[in-house]
This record gives sequence, C-alpha cells and structure tokens, in this order.
Amino acid sequence: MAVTLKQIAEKAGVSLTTVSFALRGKQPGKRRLSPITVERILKVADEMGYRPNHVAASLAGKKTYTIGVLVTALRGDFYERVLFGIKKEVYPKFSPVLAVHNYNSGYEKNELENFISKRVDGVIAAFSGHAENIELYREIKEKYNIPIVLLDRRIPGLELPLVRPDHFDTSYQAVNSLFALGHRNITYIGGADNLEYMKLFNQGYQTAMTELGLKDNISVISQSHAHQNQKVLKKFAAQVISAWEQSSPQPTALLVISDWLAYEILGVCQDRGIKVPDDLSVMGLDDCSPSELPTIGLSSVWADQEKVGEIAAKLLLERIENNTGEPTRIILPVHLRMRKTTRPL
Amino acid sequence: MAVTLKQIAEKAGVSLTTVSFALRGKQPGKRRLSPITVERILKVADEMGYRPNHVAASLAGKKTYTIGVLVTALRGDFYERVLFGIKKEVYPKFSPVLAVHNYNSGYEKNELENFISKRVDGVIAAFSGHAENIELYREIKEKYNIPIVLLDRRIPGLELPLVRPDHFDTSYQAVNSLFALGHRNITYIGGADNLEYMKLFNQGYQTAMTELGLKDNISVISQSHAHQNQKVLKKFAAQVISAWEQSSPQPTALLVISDWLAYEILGVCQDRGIKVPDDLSVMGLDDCSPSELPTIGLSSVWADQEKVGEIAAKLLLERIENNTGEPTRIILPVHLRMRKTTRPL
DNA sequence: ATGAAAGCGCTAACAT
DNA sequence: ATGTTAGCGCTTTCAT
Repeated sequence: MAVTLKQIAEKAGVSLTTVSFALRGKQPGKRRLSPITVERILKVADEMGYRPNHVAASLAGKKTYTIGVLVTALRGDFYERVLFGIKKEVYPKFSPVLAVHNYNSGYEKNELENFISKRVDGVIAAFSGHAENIELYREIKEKYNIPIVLLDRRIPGLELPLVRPDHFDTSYQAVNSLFALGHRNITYIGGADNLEYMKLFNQGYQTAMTELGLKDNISVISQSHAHQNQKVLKKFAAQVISAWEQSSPQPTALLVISDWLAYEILGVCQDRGIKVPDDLSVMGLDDCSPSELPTIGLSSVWADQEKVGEIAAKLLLERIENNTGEPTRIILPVHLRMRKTTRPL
Repeated sequence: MAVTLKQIAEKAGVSLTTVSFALRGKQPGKRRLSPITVERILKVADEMGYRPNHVAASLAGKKTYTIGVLVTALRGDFYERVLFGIKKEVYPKFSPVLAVHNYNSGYEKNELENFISKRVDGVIAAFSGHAENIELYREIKEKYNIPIVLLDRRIPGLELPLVRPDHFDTSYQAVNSLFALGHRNITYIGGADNLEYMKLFNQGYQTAMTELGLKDNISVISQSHAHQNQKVLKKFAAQVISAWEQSSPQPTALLVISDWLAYEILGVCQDRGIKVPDDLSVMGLDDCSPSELPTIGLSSVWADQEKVGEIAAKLLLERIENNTGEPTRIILPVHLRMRKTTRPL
C-alpha cells in the first residue's frame, strides 16, 4: 500500500535518514548530501509513488502545519472573504482547518478542543462572546502555547492580537456622508449591542451625530438578535418602516446595521409605495455582494475582509515561527460605497 | 505542557493501556475494566487537563477521522450549503478538511495530494474537469483505498458514487413552466457546456422545447467561461439583451444558466427601460439567496444543496465504515420557485 | 481486570 | 556525506 521512507531507503541502498533529508530538500539542520544520491533517491521515490505521511511527520516533528480557523458563520460572503485571505496567505505551507460556531457556546467549545487535540500550530478565531469559553482560549494560549489571533473582537481579560475593520469609523463615516448630503434626521437601526462591533457601530453613530450638533436627532431602533433568518429580518424590517411612517418629524435617512436587513427594508418600502431614495435614504454598513447588483444598488460601507484574513494569517505565522509578537491591534480602514439608495436632500 | 496518557497512568497508579481504554469508553476490543478504576482515571485525567492527541492516535490507529472535501469555489452560497450538509452529517465524529480548486488543475492536484498526505479517511470532491488529474483520483481510490464520493459530476473512466441535483430536470421543468405560462419563444442563455451540469442544462432545455413542439424556437446564446466576476457577467448581460432587442420575433422569456448572471440581465433591462416581466420574463436556474430578496424576486429552480452534502457524507461514511458500496448515483429532485420575474402571457 | 511491549512512519540529535 | 538510534503519544495484540 502506502510507500514509506524505509522502503525507499532499502531500494535506494541508503539509510532512512538520508532519504528523509533528501526528500525534504536542504531546509533543516544543514546536512549536506551528494547531489548524486539525492537524485537517485528522488527517482526511486517517484517510481514508487511516495507520498509523505503528514501524520507521522507531525508526531515526530511536533508541528502539524495546520491552523485552526474558527468563524461565527459561513453564510453571507463575510468570513468567506476572510477565509480566502487566510488561505492565500498561508498557502501552501499551512492548511487551515475550518470551524464554525454560529454563536453557540457548545460548538465553540467543541471546535476549540478539537483544535487542541489536532495540535494545530495556531488559531485564528472570532470569539462568540460566551464568557464560559474564555478559560479555554486561555488554556490554548498559556498551557499549550498555541498562538492565537483574534478576528473582529477582543476577549475580555485576554491580551491577544486582533485584526478587524474599523467598526466605529464605519458608522461615523456613514453619518458624515449622509450629513454632507443634507440629511439631519438620521435613524440608526441596530442590534443588541452584545457584540463588540455592534457597540462600535452604535458609538460611531452617536459620536458623529453629537459632533455634528445633531444630538437631539439621535434615534435608535434595535432588536435583540442580530443574526437571523430572512423571515425574522422581514418582520423587523416591517416594524422599522411602520415606526418610520408614524414618526414626526420623519427621518430622511436610515442607517442599517446590516445590508441584508437593509434589503428587506427596501422590500417593505417598495410594497408600501415609499420611494427610495426620494422619500427615504437607506444605507447599510457591511457591504455585501448583492448591494452591488444593479437592481439593488444599496449604499454601504465596504471593509476589505480579505485583507483582514491576510493580516491575521501574517500575524499568526510570525508568532508561530518566532514565538514572538505582542498583542497588536490592527484596525483596517473602511470605505464608503455610495450607490443608489441615498440621495442629496 | 501537554498531558500524556503515560503521565495519567503514573498518577493514577495503573498502566498506560488501562488509561487508554478507560478514556475511550468501552467501544473497542471488549475489554472490561472495573468502574472504580475508570472513575479514578477519569478524575485524574480531568484534573490534569488531559486533551487527547489526535495526531498520535491517528498514527497508531491508522484512522484520522478526517475527510477531505474539495469544492470548486466557496462564493455564491452553493457549496457553502453542501459543506453545511456534510458538517452536519459527520459531526462530531469526523472533521472535514476544506479545499477549493477554482477549476484550476494545479490547485486540484495540490489539494488532492494534500488529502493523501494527511491520510484522510475519505474524500468528497467536485471534479474540476481537468483530465490530467484523473489518475490522481484513481490513485486515491485504488492505491490508497480511500473512499471517494463525487459531487455534481462524474469522472470519465472512474466508477465512483455520485450525488447531484437533477440538472437535466432543472431546465426541463423551467421550460415547461414557462410554456404553461404561455411562452413559446424561449431563449437559453448558457455556458460553454464543458462542465457536465451545463451540458445537462442545455439538454433539458433542448428536450423540453422539442417535446413541446417548439423545436424551431430553440435558440441559445452562450459564453465560454461560466464562472466569472461581476464585470464579465455585466458585459455578457449587455450582449444578451442587445441580441434580444435585435431579434425578431423577440423571445418572450430568457432561461439563464445562473442566477447571478440573471441579476445582471435584470440590471441591463432596468437601464434600457425594458420591463420585467411585462416585456420579458427572466428565469434563473440555480436559486441563489438574493433571488428571494423582495426587490429582486427572480424566478428560479431550487436544489437542496444541503441535502446533497448530507447524502454525500452518508454514502462516504458507509464506505469508510464497511469498506463497501457500489458506485451509486443519486440524483435529487429540484423545485420551481416562481417569483416576480416571470408572468403569464 | 490489567500490563508489557511492539509498532505506526517519521524527525532530529548524536555518531562516524 | 551518511548511518544509528531514540523517541513523538498513542492503539492494539498478546500475556498474566
């Protein structure tokens, strides 16, 4: 069945060690081998159809060349882009093990334990927010000395490097751009603020409004659970628009925590004959791909998620290779994407 | 650092073997151990914070409890759903290693070799279509005896189990539903037919048209590369509509190979003042999530991709566990989702 | 009911 | 320039 180093060694008339080094090139402990033997070994290995056994190599070498990537969810082309950035950065030296927790504490625990058992060389994770798993993160870091890089949010009590888009500036910029268009009455449609990015969105909104002298116009509508299925979003969207219809003075713009919720709001507007952007401007905050579709054209704020992944991976590799690195915090700039759902007043 | 079986054995005053069995429950070779020792071992292990080392277990046990999942791409909520189905089915016994080839032969080769080196227990793969990798698939199957289940398309010359939605019936049903609405002049907007599903889409269209006595109305517009970025799609969409505008008699309906292309077509129609569905009905074939958005409402054909993943995983597990199973072919039914871009004539 | 011991296939000192 | 050898942390016969 599977060919081993030993078999190659026998066939090539050299020792197993020589084969091991020959096959891996010169990288490790500077052993010098005659090019002629190397060539012979390579040939034999090729003829026999040798495939290295990573499992054995990992056990012996105490390195698995594997990193654990734990994200909150896969849907919605968000962590997909992050994952792509990670893959790009570590390829082909490391391979990522993908895990998803969906904000479920049990899944998160399970996946993290799995990372430990798999002896991954490093972890990139988006913390779920469940405090009961903090000790597990600490164990990974301190007991197992596995480097961790965080995505999007910190873990209270743990000093860990973090990479995320500038959430505060996201809503801050959005409010300012709306202001520049002439809007003064801007309502923020938010989430429960239990996740750090939501809190920052909210703060960015509040700060911008205050700075612009619009403190009295601040108004927030929010719903407890942010990550929901389409049905729940639809219902919430209807509530938002009903509230808007009844309010006076009516806000001229809505700043919406997620593009997918904004799409539903657009739908409700359409049903009720509210013209966007003529009667109402709508703006999302996490530029998802449908926003760019010609029939949607939702104004939103774009973050380079791929770069988030790349940088996280880069930080992780540094830490894996040099066992160094302080808990840096890297906040990436975001960019306005003004499209068709916002207009000058 | 990491606690080992040996350390637990010493602390508990038993042999390493006993610890190994105790920790894994009763499953393997029916060894009987006194509940009292088991309890003590469990307690010690817990106190010491033991985490099993999967790497060592895999090497010794010749099973990695890992399956390789190779898909064509991640974007577009397609393989995402498949992956979800797979995870659901194998959790928590096996963990999937995710690989993506993007129709690139080199990546595919690399990822498959990686699967071998990782000694995965099984493989679920969507073949890229590149013939030069067929031997590698054969090697996995025959030399390494690693079970493989295919997604979406066969591999010429290899008898392997396959799971896919009914691509033929997708376009076949679509044409019939359009016919039922009164449409007779239906154009198919397709791809290069180099992938099996494209060929089947095309055949379903041709067959349905022929059966309905619409042989003379058959018309196909296609473009070589199907999986492109938005810019290319936009351009192709413009060409499609230009062709439509100039044709006479004008088709009343467009059957579009992918929903994302259809969205762009909708955009072009909007720009040129063509009313959908009043002037033209548009229908997609791979129901993606934006189709359901209220402001899009693209009619399409839905396939239960999650179930594709589930079934593929189920077939794979059977083969891993019993080393049995013929090359079954499972074709899942698809369902029409008539929304707002199609209308009765 | 429990242990001892032989690997699994490789890496990395430590020779020569 | 190449070989010998001792593990890595487990699973699994084979004993007792």
